[in-house]
Amino acid sequence: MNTLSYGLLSLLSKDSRTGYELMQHIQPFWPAKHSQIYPLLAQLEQKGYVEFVHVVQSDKPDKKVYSLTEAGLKALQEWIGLPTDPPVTRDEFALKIYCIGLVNKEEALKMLVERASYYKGKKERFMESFEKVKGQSEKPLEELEFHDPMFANYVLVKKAMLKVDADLHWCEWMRSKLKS
Amino acid sequence: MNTLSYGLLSLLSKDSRTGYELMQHIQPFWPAKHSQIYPLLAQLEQKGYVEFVHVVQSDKPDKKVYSLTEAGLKALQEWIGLPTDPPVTRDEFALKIYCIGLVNKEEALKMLVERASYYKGKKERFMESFEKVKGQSEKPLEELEFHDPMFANYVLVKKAMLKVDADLHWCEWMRSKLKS
DNA sequence: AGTTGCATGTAAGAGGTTACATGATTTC
DNA sequence: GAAATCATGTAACCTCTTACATGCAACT
Repeated sequence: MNTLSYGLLSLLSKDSRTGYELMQHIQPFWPAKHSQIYPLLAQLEQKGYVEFVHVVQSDKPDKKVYSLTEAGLKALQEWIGLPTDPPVTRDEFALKIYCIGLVNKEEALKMLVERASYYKGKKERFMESFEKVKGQSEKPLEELEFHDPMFANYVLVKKAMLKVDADLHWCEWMRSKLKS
Repeated sequence: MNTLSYGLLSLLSKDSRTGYELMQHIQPFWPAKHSQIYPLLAQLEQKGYVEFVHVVQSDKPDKKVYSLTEAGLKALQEWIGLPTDPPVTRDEFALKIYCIGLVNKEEALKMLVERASYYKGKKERFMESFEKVKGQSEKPLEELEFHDPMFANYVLVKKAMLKVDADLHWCEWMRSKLKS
C-alpha cells in the first residue's frame, strides 16, 4: 500500500468513481497516469478495500465503477492517523532561474511571461472550481462545518488558490525586476 | 540527459562542488539522494560536460571536486532555451485533508498544528538563507542587478519564502476554522 | 558508547512515464 | 478529415528510494 493507493481510497470515500475519473480528480494532489492507477485498483480490489460494478454504456465505452468497502474505510482511517510525509516538489523552472544569468535579459523576460501565463491559466481553473463548489453548497462557504461533505472541497481549493497566488506574485515581481 | 542532470550543471555553473555538496544544495529545487547523483556525475563526466579533481583530506574523507566544462556550459545554455516542464508537487497531507471528515475535530486539529510547525521550521531555515545571502552581497538585495551572481540566490529565496508563507497562512486559517 | 556529518559508491526494488493496443462519439 | 473525450489495460523503460558497504572525526 503506497500513498497513491491511499489517495484513491480517499477519493472513493466521497463518491464511487471509475478509474478514469479517479485519474482525473487526483491530479491536483498526486499526479498519476491511468497506467499507474488501473493496476493499483486491481490490487485494492484483491485486498478487499474496493469493489466495482460493470456499467454498460452504448455511446461511450463500458466502465467499472469502484466504491469503498468497509475494510477499505478502516484502512483509510488508520492511514490518516499515521505520520504524514512532507510535500515533494520538483521544479525545473527554479533550476533554470538558478543560472538565469547565462542568458540575456530579453530571453529571461520571455520565460517569465510564459510562466506567468501558465499560472494565470491555473488560477482561472481554480476559480472555476471555486465557483463550482460554491454552486454545490447550500450554505455560504465560510459557514461550512467540519463534517460537511463540501468542507474539504472548499478548503483544498482555497489552499490551491493561495499557492498559485504566491507563484503569480513572484512572477510579476520578477518581471518588474527584469524590466528595470 | 534528464532534468536532474541539467540541474547539476546549473549548480556547477556558479561554483565547483563535490557530489555531496550538490546533493545538499539541489534539495530545495529537485530533491535527490546521493545514490542518484553519483552515477549521474559519472555520466556527465563521460559526456565531457563536467570534470573533477581529487582532493585529499586528512580529517575528512577524500573528495572529488567537480566543475563545469565549456561543453557543459553550452549544453546548459541550450537547455535553458528549451520548453520548461511545469512544477510537480505530490502532497500526502492534501490527500488526507480530502477525507478529513472521517476523523474527529481534535485529531484534525492535531494534524494541522503539526503541519504548521513543520512549515514554521521551514520558514526559519529560509530566513537564515535570506540573511546569509544578505551578508554575502555588497549591495542591498533590492538593488541587485540581473547579472550579479547573487541575484539568483536572492530571487529564489524570495520564491521559497512566498510559498512557505502561503502554506503557513492556509494552516493558520484552517486552525481557526476548526476551533470554532 | 552512540549519533551526526563528511564522502563516495553499488544493488535491488518501488514508483512513475511513455508507448502500444482498441474503438466509438463528438467537436473543430 | 483530424483531434479530443471516454474507457480500459499491458509492457518496456526511466526515475527515485532504500539498503548495503566503508571509515574517520566531532559531538552528546
